[in-house]
Amino acid sequence: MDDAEYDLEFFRRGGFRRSVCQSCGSAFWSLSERKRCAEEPCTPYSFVGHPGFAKSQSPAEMRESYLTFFERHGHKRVRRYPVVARWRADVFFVQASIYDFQPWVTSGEIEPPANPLTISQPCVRFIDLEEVGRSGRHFTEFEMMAHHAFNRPGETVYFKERCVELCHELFTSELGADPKEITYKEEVWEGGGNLGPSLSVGLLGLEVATLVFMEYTRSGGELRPMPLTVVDTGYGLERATWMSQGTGTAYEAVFGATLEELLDRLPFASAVTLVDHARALNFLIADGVVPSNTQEGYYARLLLRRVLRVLARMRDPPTLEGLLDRVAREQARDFPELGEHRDDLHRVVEAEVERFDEAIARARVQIRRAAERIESTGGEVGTDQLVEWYDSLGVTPDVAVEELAHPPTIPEDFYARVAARHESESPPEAEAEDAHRPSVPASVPATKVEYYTDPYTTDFRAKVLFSEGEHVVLDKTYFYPTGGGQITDTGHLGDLEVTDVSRVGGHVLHRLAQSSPFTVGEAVRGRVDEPRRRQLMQHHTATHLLNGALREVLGPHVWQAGAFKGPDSARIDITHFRALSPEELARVDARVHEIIREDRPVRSYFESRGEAERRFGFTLYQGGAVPGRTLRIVEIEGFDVEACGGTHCTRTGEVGFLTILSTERIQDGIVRLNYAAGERAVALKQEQERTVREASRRLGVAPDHLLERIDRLLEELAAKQKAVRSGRQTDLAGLASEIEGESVASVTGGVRLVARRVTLDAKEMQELCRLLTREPGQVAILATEVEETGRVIVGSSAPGVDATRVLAEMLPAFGGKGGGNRTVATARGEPGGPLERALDLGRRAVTEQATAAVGA
RNA sequence: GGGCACGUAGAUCAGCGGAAGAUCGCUGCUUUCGCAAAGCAGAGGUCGGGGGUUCAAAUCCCCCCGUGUCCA
Repeated sequence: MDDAEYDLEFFRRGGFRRSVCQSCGSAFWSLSERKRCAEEPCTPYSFVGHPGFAKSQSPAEMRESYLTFFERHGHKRVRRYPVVARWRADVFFVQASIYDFQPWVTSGEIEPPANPLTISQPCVRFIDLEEVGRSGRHFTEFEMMAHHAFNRPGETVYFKERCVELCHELFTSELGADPKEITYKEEVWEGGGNLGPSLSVGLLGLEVATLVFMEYTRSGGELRPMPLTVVDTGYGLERATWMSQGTGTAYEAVFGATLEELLDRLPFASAVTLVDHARALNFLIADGVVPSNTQEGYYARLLLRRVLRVLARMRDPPTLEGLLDRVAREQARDFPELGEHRDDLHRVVEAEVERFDEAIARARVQIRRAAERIESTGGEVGTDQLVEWYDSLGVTPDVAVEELAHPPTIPEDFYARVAARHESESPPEAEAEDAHRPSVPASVPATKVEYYTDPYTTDFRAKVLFSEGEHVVLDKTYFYPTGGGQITDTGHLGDLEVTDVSRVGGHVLHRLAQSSPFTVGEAVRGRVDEPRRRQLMQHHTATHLLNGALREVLGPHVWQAGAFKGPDSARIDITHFRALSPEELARVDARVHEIIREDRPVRSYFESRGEAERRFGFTLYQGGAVPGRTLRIVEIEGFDVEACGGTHCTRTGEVGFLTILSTERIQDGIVRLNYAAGERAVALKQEQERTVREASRRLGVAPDHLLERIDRLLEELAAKQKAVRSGRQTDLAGLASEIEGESVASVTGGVRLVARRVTLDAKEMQELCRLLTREPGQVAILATEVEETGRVIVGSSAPGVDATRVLAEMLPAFGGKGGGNRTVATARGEPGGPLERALDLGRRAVTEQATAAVGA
């Protein structure tokens, strides 16, 4: 990055000088003559015991100081976003305040909620999990205070100069830091394909802020200016509070009473871990994360289990729920939403604790058995084995060694070894973009979307604005493009079939079944497939009905984790910690139909994002956060409100009827419901009823006796099968005694031999062989032919006769391949192989062996 | 989304190429006024599903389904 990028008027006018840190080699700006930048490790912490700010402040006071400072300087305060970044596919959690505005705002696609704005955004980071409690400054959940400005070309709000000026004024005149102790270290920030210069703000050893100026896009090796430049700042609330108090670590400054209560029963790092993880868990669960074994749920599980492990080693431990509640009471002063729905959170946590206990109990048994196996064969349990157990059973090494008689020492780098096991894994593949769509020139005006203003009109006239290949853009359309889990409308433009509709930027692209004959400016008639659309609307409104009812019945931890609305059926995935019981399903079903019968109005309207969030909260974003300064709100009066771009019925009565077809746990923590609504539901119901009636007719019973009848038939069937099996057993036993009575030849040494052909299948032949050699001193050679292929079995209970050796003598005669052990051997031959000759050879072999045995 | 482990009797698991087992539970009998307990006898298995290799597969290989766990 060019030095000029950092050469600010503000620095020059203010008398700052540029130096190079003798320790880290970075250039930095400061008002004093100094050799090193004011950041650790170049400068050690010097504010501990000597606070760097004028006034000691609590986190709440510090947050308020910060936000009001920026409000006074023209910024609008914005409410926090959820810590779960549901509007982005690339990350699970909000790890910085700018995440709230990526990618929609930073790409210029939508307006920011305010410009410039200030926010204190709770963030969650797992990369430094091991540092929590140790470093004195790392947190799993922390607040990033920030002021952001988004500059469109020709509409600059502010950029570097004003940003640094505000920052400097905040630290000096507002918070009272000594201007001479502040250094602005030059750095380069890069992320998500964008980059720009940044300044790291150091004070008395601590990095107190980072000022990032997103300016360029990297494409290939070249840097190009971004269409929208962004001021992205980050001020750690916890660090600022720490700086103001000068405590030994940031934890004491932030955690307060809860931490102190734990300290007399736990080492410092463990106590910090408990409070830290509890704070993060309260945010995660309140924002709709249900612990699970995949995705964001896994991180909630990870934290929860870490807490449980600490609690397990604690004298007189509080319950997990108790700990979470204690911490939540403090958090709720700043975030009242964390104080709500505690009962629901308890149920979520309780289910998870049960799972953990089960997993560990199961694992302990397995470890004990495995250890016994290893040690009984003279081996020893090594550290690799401990890693293996942690990886596959989830048992930490300290717990694993409790099950071992001769435990190995647990290596210091245990978790590094675990990580090493996962290193060779391939990174996830990037999804292929749909390359078939043409790019519509920006000069084409945006399509006016009419399906929102009137979801019932399906026949309309419009003007062609763009036509290329199979794709057509109109000046307005009633065709709904795929989105929000609702699939595309189909229909006709003129006489041509519309097979797919998609939205690209402001344009709605209609894809035709063939090349578009339309010319720009031409008027066309559009007809949306009306029954299909009506069905999609019924399914979409039904989805909201179900979601609302599920949240009522199961609790507010339920979030929509995905949804699909097709013309024939629909499905919704929800976060929930166990499979739904039939009773729960019945209650959900009953509640949905209650709302349908009440025929409540379903209102769809646009509202500003801020206003909508204020009125309804972040549960609006059930389908993931949606772009736009205004949100489209779908409100089922007094029941359910969601930000949703779909087409909906205008009264719940239009949904008519809903039937839940099936439920399944698609993964730990996520339950899927498949259902149908409206006309389709009626059709399915009729089909089911027909099936029941037909089943009744075929079985000749009334429908209400159907189940009894089926049970009886199954019982009878099982009895019959059993009778057949035991009948065959008796037959074989009979055959065996028959054979023994007729064709036993005594050979030398008291060995009794049976050698003959039979007509049995392989299994039966084996069984007969077993019966014929039950008594000691017997040899049986049986041969059969299946589709002209000979099968031979030799059984021997005579000590001197080896079944495999007998068989080996016989093999050449019928081209057989086979083998076995001393007591039983089997073989299959070539098609047409002479079995009689083989039997002769078998008899001779038995005689020879028996004779030899007597001789010996 | 990926790695690893695990699916055998109602439950917990053993067996890991040559005739499906143990313990608990269940049923019956013996004993007891009765219960518990003990002893004896017995029922209960498509060895998760589907392909393949082999003379022979619960066992080896592949695919799928389910469960657990670690990691992103």
